[in-house]
Amino acid sequence: MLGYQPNALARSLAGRPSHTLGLLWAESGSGPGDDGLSSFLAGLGEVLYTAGYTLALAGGVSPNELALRLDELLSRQVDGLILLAAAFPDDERLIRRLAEGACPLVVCGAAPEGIPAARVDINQAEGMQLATAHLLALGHRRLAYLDAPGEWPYRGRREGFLTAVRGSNPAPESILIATNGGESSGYQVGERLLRASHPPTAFVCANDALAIGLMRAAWSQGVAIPEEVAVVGFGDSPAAAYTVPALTTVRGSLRAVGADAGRVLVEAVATGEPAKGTYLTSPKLVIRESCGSHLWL
Amino acid sequence: MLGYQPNALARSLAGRPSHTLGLLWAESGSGPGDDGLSSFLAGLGEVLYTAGYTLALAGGVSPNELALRLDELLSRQVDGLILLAAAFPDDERLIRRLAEGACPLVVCGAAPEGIPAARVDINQAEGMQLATAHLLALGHRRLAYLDAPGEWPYRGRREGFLTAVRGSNPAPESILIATNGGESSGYQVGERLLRASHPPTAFVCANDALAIGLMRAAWSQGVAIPEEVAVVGFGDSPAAAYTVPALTTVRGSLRAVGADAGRVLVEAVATGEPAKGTYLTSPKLVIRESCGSHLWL
DNA sequence: GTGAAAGCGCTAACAT
DNA sequence: ATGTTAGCGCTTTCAC
Repeated sequence: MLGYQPNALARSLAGRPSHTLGLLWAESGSGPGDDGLSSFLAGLGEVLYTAGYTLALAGGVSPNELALRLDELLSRQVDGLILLAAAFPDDERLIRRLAEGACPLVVCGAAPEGIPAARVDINQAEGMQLATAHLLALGHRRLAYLDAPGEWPYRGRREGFLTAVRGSNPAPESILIATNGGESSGYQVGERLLRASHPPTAFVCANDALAIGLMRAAWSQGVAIPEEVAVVGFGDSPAAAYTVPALTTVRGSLRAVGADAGRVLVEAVATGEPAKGTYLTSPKLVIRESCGSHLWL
Repeated sequence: MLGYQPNALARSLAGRPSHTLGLLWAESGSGPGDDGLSSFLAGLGEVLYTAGYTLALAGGVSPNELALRLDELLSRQVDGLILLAAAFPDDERLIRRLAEGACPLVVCGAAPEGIPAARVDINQAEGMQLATAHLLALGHRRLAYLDAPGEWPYRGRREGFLTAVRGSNPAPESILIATNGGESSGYQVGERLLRASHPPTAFVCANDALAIGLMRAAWSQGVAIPEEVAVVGFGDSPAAAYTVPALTTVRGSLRAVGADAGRVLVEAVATGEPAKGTYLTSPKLVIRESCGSHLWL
C-alpha cells in the first residue's frame, strides 16, 4: 500500500533527532514596523526545508512570555534554536534558560550577552560606511549623523559612519546628534540644524524614518534637497521610494539573513557543536535622488 | 526536583492531541510585496499560545513543495491546519491531500475550491464599498474602477464597488477597467483616461499600486489631485502615507485576521468538528488627501 | 542476511 | 485513593 507516512513524533521519540528547529521571536510590540519577517522566513524556510527540517515558531513580547514559549519549544525536543529579535529582553532568567537549553543557537538581530551562539545579521557598519562614502565622494565635508538609541542595530551603523569619516582625508567635519529614532525626531533636528548659521551640507541618518522627518523639515523651511543639502537613510523602507525626492538609502537582504541563519544552524546541528561565529551579509546602497548624484549624468 | 519539563513528543505519541497547529504558507514568490506576515503571526500567535498550542510553520512556492511541506506537517500529527496564501495553486493532488488530511482547516486569503474549511479574511467588499461611498458622498458621479486580475482579493473588492454604485441614487456613471494590477498599469490607464474628452472625476483602484501609478500619470499630465480628480486605493501600503498627495485608502488588520484564524481553528479542534463558516473582519477607510475631503473643514 | 524484542517518555486502562 | 502495566510508532539491538 502506497502513500504511507511515518509518524515523525514516534521517530523522534525513539532517539532520532526531531528534525525540528525552533524560532523564538521576540516581537518588538512596536506595531507593524518590524516587517521583513516574510522575507526572513522565506530565506530561512528555503534552506531548512531542503535540509529536511521543520520550523516550530513561537514568540511573544515580554520576558515571561518568551520564557514560556522557549520551554514549549524545548519540550518539543527541537534540535536547534534561532532567536529573532529587534530587542531581546535582558532578562537574566530567560538568558539562563537559553544557555541551559543546550542546543545550538543562532541569534539574528539583538544579541543577548552571555550565551554561546552564532550571530547572523546584515553588516550594519559596512552599510553605513557605504552611505557615508557616497556622500564624501560627492564632495561633502560637513556631515551630521542622526543617531538612534539602542544597541542594535544602531551601534554598528554609527561605527560605520565613524570609520568612513575617519578614513577620509582630509578629515571632514562631523557631528553626532542623538535622536529618539522617529520621524518627528528627525523633523526637529532638521528644524534646528537647517537654520543654523553654518549648517551641515549632508545628513546621514541611522534609519529612514529620521531621514524622512529631516526631509520634511527641509521642505517646510524651503531648503532644497539635494541641491542644498544631501540626505541618506538606512533600511530602504517601502516609503523610501516614494518620498520627494526619492530617498537614497541602504538595503539589506533579510532573506539572505534568514538563509544564513538556517545554514549555520543546520550545520551546527549536524556536527553536534554549538553554533558560533558571526555571519554578516553585505547590504548595498540604493541610490535615488536625495543625494544628488543622479543629477551628474 | 523542580524545573521538570515533560516531553511533548512522548505525550502526543501516547494518544493525546499534539497541541501543534500547522501553518502552510504558499509564498507568492512575488518578492517583498507580501508583507504583513508579521502582523498576521502576531495575531495568530497571541491566541494560539494562550490556548496552549505551538505553531509549526512550513511553506513554499510550487505545488510540489507545498505538498511536501503538507506531508511533513501532517506527519507531525498537527491537530489543525491553517492555509495562508495570496494565491493557492489549483493543484488537484494537493487539494486532495488537504481534504484527506482530515484535520480542521482554516484558510486565509485565496481559498482552494472543494475542501471543507473555514474561511477568514478581511471584508474586501465592505472595504471597497466604504471607499466608493466616500467618493459618492463627496459628490462624484463619474467613477472609474481600476480592476486587477485574480480571484482573490480582487473579486470581493470589485463587488464592493459595484454594490456601492448600485446602491446610490441617482445611479452614477461607472466604468470598469481591467489592468494587470501593477503601478505601471495604473499609469497607463491614467495616461489614456485622463486625456479623454469627458474623463471620470474619481478613480477607485483595486490596490494602492494602481492608485500610485494613476497619480503619477495625473502629475505628469498636470491634472491636480484632488482638485480635479479624486483617487482611492486599497491596502494602505506603507507608501500610501508618503505619496503626494497622501493616498486615501482602505486598511484591513492582518493582525485581526491572524487572531480570527487562531480562534476558529482552536475552537474546531476542541469540538472535533471540521472548521466551517466565513469570518470577515471589517477594514476601515483611512482618509488622507487624495479625495479632497480634508479640504472641507 | 531477515526477524523478534526492548525501550524512547508518556498516558490510559487497569488492578490492588 | 495509589500503584502497576500495556502500548502509542518507531529505531536499535540482539538473536537467529
